[in-house]
Amino acid sequence: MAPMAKRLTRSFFGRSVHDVAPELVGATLLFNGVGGRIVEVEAYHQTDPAAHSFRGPTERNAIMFGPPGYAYVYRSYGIHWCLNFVCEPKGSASAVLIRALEPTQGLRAMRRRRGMADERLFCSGPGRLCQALGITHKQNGFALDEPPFELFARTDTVEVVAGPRIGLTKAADKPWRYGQKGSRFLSKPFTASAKLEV
DNA sequence: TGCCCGATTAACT
DNA sequence: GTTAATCGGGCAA
Repeated sequence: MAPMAKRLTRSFFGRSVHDVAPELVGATLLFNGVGGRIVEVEAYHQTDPAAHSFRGPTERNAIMFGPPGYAYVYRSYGIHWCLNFVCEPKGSASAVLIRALEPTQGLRAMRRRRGMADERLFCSGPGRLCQALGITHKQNGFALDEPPFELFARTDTVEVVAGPRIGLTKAADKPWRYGQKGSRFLSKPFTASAKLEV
């Protein structure tokens, strides 16, 4: 993490999920001091058939219908945990799925939790990064601008690439997956994709 | 109530 | 390439 990085607050998240998602690439996410640089995210809007909020509120997705700047954590395939940042004004029920980090802080803790030595496999996937950081359903509804979470804006220029989201059957054609071009820590590589200049 | 599928991962063949 | 692990939601009956 670069020094003098600006902390991300509520107002950062209270905008269109399609604006917030690409801006999160290059930001730093820490949980209890463990984490790294966000290199891959996906955007989910309430009007998107692939979003958990598409069919309305349930017990699981209730946090998505609340105010922006909070963590929505859900169980995936009955096994893993996945971390999202709630965006847009309250009730819009839109969120950004955090899919991969480049580990920078707390490598020892991540190695222990993941049970493997290869740093590229610590946080390269939504389930993997939650395991590495120790995030579970207990963090559902936590504020992102308060401990144990810390979020810092990127301080450098990043080449962001966009492509189809991973593992979907609905709205699989929408290019709402964003990643840092050339990163070794992506959950999957991007093919020749549109490049956004940021 | 029962059945199928899913914003996944690791360990197989 | 395939498959098991395992649970909440959606929908049919």
